[in-house]
Amino acid sequence: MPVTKMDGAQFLVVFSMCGFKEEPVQMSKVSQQNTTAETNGVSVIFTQANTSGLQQVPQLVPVSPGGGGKATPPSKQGKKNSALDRSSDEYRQRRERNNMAVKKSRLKSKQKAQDTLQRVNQLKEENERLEAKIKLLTKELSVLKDLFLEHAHNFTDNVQPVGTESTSTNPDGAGQ
Amino acid sequence: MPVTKMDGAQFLVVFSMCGFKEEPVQMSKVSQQNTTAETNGVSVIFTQANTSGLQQVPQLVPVSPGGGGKATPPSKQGKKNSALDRSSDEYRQRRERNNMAVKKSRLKSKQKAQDTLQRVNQLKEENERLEAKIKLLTKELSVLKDLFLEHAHNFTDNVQPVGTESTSTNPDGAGQ
DNA sequence: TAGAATTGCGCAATGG
DNA sequence: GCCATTGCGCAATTCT
Repeated sequence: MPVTKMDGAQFLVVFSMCGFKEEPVQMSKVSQQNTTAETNGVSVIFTQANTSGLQQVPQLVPVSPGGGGKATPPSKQGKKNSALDRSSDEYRQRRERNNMAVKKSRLKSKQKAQDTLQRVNQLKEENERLEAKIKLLTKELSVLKDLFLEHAHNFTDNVQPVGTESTSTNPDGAGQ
Repeated sequence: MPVTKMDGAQFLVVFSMCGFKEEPVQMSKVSQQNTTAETNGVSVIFTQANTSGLQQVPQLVPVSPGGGGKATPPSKQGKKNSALDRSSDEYRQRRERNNMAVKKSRLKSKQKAQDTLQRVNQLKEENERLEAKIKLLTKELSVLKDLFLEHAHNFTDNVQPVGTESTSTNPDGAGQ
């Protein structure tokens, strides 16, 4: 399935397959303006917020639900905070890397699930093969046993009554 | 795959495999708004923003970009819009229901994956059982055959005229 | 402590 | 219209 988008919307998708690390070459720039729409959205929001008269308040966002004490801690703009500042490059890069990792991880997960399904099929086939072999061996064994019974006297009496031919019936259920 | 798009949307997909230096074609425009994530991001932002104390005006979210015919079409607050109005009850209820469905679906999915893994184990055990049985049957057969060979003369020398029989030695190529 | 990998979660598009 | 799926990004956690 495809994806979808919206009317008139322009979409840009960047798949960076290889380098997970540095790759995002200059994503900074990209994201700067867009890339992930979120940034976009964010910027929009920010803009609006500012427009509302709010200054840089939106900087640190209290992401955590319950009441994360993390966000909006003291009030320093140290390196630490830059990581929480949604408008910072560091934040953006961090998100970008995580998004890649997430994609990678999910892909891996799907692959594994698929492999497992395949494994099931392999095992099923193997099972059928084994069952067939068992069937064959069982039959073979049965024939041999019958043969034995048929000529049992040859072994016990050392042969003679040749003409008798006892019952060839298979008295015992050699089969399992 | 990945992305998608919709009506009239313009889509740009850039695959940066490793050494490609694609240029962010006018990302500026691209990101107008959109894509899932973006929209997502936007909404999230709104929420969080609010949390931050910012009073946003989340009303109608500019989901579709400039030309979006769907969102923010004319300017009526008909039922149609209520669905897009992130602050509307209908929207909220819809989201709520979907979130439930998503959870349910994911749970189901996980359950299935787990069942598959279990299936693999069952099959493995079954396989071992079968292999063991084959081993046993094979051995049994081997013993019987040896026994036959050991007394082969009984069949060939001592016994014979018996109807037709003797020939039945070696029933078949024990092979599989 | 940093960064990658996972995981739970919500949103939106789409399938049925 | 509704529920089920699916891709996606965010953030919290866990793993390295």
